[in-house]
Amino acid sequence: MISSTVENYLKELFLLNPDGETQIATGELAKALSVTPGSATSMIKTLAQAGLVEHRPHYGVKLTNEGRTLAVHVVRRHRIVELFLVNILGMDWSEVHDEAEQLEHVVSDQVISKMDDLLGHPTHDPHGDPIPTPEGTLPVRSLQPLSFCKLGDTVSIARIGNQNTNFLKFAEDNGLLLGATIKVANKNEVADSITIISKGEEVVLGLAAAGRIEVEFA
Amino acid sequence: MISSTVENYLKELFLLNPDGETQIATGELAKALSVTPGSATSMIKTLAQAGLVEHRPHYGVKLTNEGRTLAVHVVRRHRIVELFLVNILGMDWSEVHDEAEQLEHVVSDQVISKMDDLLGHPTHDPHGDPIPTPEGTLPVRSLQPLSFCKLGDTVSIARIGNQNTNFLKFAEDNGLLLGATIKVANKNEVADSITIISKGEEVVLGLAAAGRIEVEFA
DNA sequence: ATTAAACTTTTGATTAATCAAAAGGATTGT
DNA sequence: ACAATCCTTTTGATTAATCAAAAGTTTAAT
Repeated sequence: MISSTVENYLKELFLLNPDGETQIATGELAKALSVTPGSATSMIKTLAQAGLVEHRPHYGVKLTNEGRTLAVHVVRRHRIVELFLVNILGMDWSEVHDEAEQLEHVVSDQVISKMDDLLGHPTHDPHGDPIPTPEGTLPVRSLQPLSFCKLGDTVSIARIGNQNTNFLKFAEDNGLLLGATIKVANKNEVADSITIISKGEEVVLGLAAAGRIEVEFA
Repeated sequence: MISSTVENYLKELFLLNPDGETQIATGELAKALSVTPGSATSMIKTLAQAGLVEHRPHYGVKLTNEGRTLAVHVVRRHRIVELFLVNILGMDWSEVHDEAEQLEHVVSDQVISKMDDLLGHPTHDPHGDPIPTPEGTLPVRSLQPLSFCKLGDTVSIARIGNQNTNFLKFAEDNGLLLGATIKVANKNEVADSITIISKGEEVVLGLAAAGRIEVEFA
């Protein structure tokens, strides 16, 4: 049996590097998982032994095809569960991440498939992240961070790349929801801020925060 | 954090002795959990340390009030999840037990509460087992095993006390569903069998199997 | 080219859960 | 009363995952 811990390492490697091209540093992985670098090293060795990652000591780690397949399935389970919690159980999108974090390791493929049916085979989760198919392929969109937009751009919100509860509450309170159309009213590189019009109201964001909101031209 | 393992020990102690009156033998608990007696002893010591059980060495073990409260909540989660899997996701009652066995340890109270709402605050799960309230009380019914019924008794099925998939499939195939009305057509203590009429058809059961089906007089 | 800084790996310990097998109580029959 | 039997408990080992801190590498700067 594959443990939750192993699933979390694989999933994190995938999220840090969805294209599977670059080597991920041990320290970066350790930080993402909130473990010490030494713990990450020893788990990486275990995963390499099992053929799930390729490890070049002192340089980094990368999923193998087998590891990537497992990781993508964990991500699929996570995102279907999130959407399910929001759309069927009526939970708030700001509170479903941690719940899904637990459930992703125990729900069976059968349950995921039933949830998928009930949800109508969605392609994206409540945060705008793509849901891998059962075969492991991911829909691709070309998005850009809101922070890259120029004054006057009118765009629609396609993804919120920050799972933090408070951030999501803030986004919700200010109408920054998936599909919402917004317009860039001001941008100040020096002050590190961007102002947008959302539902007729002005909202000011730091560029770091705006970088976690991804948009597409409407 | 309370581990799944601890939850399973507590739950099993509750299921073996719902009234909380008798001492459970280490060996009985070990068998129910499929662990060696030595493992059970050492966990029992841990639980006693934590104040969740009372342990009289060489005599047995019993839940404390605190342990019982935790156990009842695990049982509530298990049964709500089972009903949810059957009624909302459309799974077969014969396949939901193992799934619920996993989910009971990770679903939050909030999710359970949402499922409970969606299900309309049910009092019994798909096997006829009572669902504890959030406060930890259990509805009580007075049922008797089908094996105790006499020739000519007409009763309705209220509980199937056997979670085995094949047994449940058999029950389903023969119309032995919750609420079904059946009549005892024959009973033979020597041959250890009982014959009932279900949906006009005769069904023969061994008395051991009939003992796991509980009924109430209609 | 050498050294400092930054990172990674190794080492040694710890915790939870388990097992197999040895040792220790309790029960029952004669 | 005393084995024989049947449990239960103890002991010693193992596995997965982790941490803290020591040791080793790589990189980058002077």
